[in-house]
Amino acid sequence: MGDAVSTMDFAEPLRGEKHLLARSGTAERVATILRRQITEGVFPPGTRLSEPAIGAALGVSRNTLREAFQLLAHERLAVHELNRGVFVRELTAADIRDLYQARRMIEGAAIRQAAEREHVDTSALALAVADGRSAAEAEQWRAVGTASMHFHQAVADLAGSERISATARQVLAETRLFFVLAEHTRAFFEPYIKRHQRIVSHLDRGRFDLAERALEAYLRAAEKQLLAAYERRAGP
Amino acid sequence: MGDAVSTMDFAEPLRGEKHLLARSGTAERVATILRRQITEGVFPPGTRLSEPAIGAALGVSRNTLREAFQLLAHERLAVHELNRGVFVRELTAADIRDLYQARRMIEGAAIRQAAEREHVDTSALALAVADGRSAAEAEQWRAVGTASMHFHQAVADLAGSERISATARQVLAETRLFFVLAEHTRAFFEPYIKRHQRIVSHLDRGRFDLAERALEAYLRAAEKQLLAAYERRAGP
DNA sequence: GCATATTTGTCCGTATGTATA
DNA sequence: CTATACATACGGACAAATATG
Repeated sequence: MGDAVSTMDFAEPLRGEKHLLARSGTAERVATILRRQITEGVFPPGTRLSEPAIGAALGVSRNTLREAFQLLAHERLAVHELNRGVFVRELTAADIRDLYQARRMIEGAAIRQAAEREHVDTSALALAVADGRSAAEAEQWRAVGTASMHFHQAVADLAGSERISATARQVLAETRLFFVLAEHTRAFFEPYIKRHQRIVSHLDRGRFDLAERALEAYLRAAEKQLLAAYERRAGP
Repeated sequence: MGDAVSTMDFAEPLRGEKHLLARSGTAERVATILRRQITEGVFPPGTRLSEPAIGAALGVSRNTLREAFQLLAHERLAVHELNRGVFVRELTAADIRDLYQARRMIEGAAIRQAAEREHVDTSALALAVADGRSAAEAEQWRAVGTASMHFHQAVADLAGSERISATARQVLAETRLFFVLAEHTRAFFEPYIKRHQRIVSHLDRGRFDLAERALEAYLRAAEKQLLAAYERRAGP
């Protein structure tokens, strides 16, 4: 299991850190690497993230590594068990339901909040949709998933609240844990892109009620599909 | 600045104690102490939490201390500036507005969620109200504030979502930063207790619409009052 | 069930880079 | 500009907890 670690690649451009959480450079960089390994399924759920092994593979000290682990634990991508170590989060069906309920509440509330303003900027939404579409053309399914995350982040951002955006970021990061379950096929992703477009179009026409309803239906469908995939994998 | 640290009191020994239920490590215990110092105003906003000073005062190493700082930073009670250190969060009027908007969205959504269930358990709410009332009798204003936090946490818990509860916990912890601004008088707290009661009574009667409206009005009033106190303190 | 090896939790010393008086 | 203080990061150490044979 150590060889998975050794294939890590350090030259990773860190994504745009907009939020004020200026973290210590190395720990954050290590966390970014591990985050990716986790969401790509290199470290499957339940895997222990060993301090000696990963520390050696990445060439960082245990102190720094532990800081990185703490970041992942806060994002709920990992769980910390005292005197036992840090493990990649294991997901349950209840987690899926809870996650999607939280998303319906947050994103729904964001749209309702947006409805109370006169002008709403949907450019971030449109950008995410465009990204998703071109990624689908290129059959880059992982990029499609990322674009979808950006779409939902943009929805939450409509609330205009830094804290709601931060919460959404947290919940969406957790959603990435389920990407391993997703079938990476056109048939799987195509419907979602269409639903994205429809929501944006509702918003552009000022029909926030329709947008909210479409979003809720969308999230319920996604939850159902993910639960099915989960049952299929985990077995009865 | 340093003398504030020296006044810390060690109600519980940090080391050498083997609690069976001590699920948390030293870092968490340190964070608990600092959290209290911050919310009680011992460390005013903007204060730098110096690693050497606090580490020496509490008798923990910098490694452990840094982990504790990270916890506080994640709770937004402190901010971490790269290569500069950790500071007690400084609040702006915009922060107050953002915080209360987030609370309106989250707690409002929680009530709406509760409305979709047939039976809603309001015992936690009632308990918090009772606690607040008896604390007010005893003129323990800080305890009144704590009871109020419990009340709002219980409201968020109505959503029945672990993640929404966690988000609320985070936001409410941040709200404690404003406790320093509150006038610790009966006139200040009494109206809130009455509002709490009214919300519970709406919920018990199944009038979720009224409860949600009352909650929103409550939060807007609190925001307004806090903004006024902030302006008074910070000056123009 | 026990002895051993591994791993975590915590502390210390130190070198380097960064910010500030 | 220099000096100082501090944060960042590393490596080593040891006890306690856990896992292994």
